[in-house]
Amino acid sequence: MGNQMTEMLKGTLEGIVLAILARRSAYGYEITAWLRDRGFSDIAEGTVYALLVRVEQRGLVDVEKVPSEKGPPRKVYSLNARGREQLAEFWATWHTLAGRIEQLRHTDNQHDEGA
Amino acid sequence: MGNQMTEMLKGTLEGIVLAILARRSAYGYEITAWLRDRGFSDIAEGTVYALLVRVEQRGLVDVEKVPSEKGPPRKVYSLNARGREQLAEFWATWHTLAGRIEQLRHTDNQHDEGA
DNA sequence: CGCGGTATTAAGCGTTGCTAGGTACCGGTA
DNA sequence: TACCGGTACCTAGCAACGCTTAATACCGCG
Repeated sequence: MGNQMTEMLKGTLEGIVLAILARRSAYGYEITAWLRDRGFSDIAEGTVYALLVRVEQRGLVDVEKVPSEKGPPRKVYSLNARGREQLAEFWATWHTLAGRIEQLRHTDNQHDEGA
Repeated sequence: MGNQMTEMLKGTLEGIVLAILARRSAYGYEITAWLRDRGFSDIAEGTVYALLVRVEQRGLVDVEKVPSEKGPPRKVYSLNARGREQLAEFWATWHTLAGRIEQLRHTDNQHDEGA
């Protein structure tokens, strides 16, 4: 992934993970794999784990330790009420930004009224 | 602006400014004012100037000092060839990310094939 | 003369994603 | 038994970005 995408993920990756958790609970390793499958090819594992720690500390998710048959126990995260609020805010912010940026793309040269 | 927007601007603000410069050359103070008019209400002035310094150092813009009748001389920035390339890359990255995120919004529960 | 608008710059901070490395559990194989 | 690879998680240190705050400088107006 170019560093352009890296920078753009700042501020959106959290929303992405929250959106994933909104559909079903999941653990870090699973989320990373899922992300890779979905085209976010080079998101580092460490990044996902660090993010999960952050959202847990902010109280956006609930955590449950579940034993695994194939390795160490999994930390299964599920979105709680606070997390759902945060996710809603994320979508609002995202659509605001996306709207403004698309405007920027389509507007041609009529931006003189602001200068 | 909430810090959600602040984080989301990381990686996109540069593209936004480049897109503005693609339409016409401008100086920092002007760009800031223009941004405010467009709804990016709370983008700090310092942020824009710092960003302009960065894109100048990376050779994406040409600079010309133009005397002002109302204050100190203006540094007028204009997008050059490298800058236009970078802008194209920005749009590509943006649309890739936006596409994936919109998918995330619309997909319902059929993400089992990846797990 | 001071104030406010114009215009730019710089230092220091917090947040974020990445790199790189380590820990731990388990089954299969030599 | 010993080792390796897949599963699963964590941490320290780094770089990039936007924000805060403050300073500098030019100008016209009261």
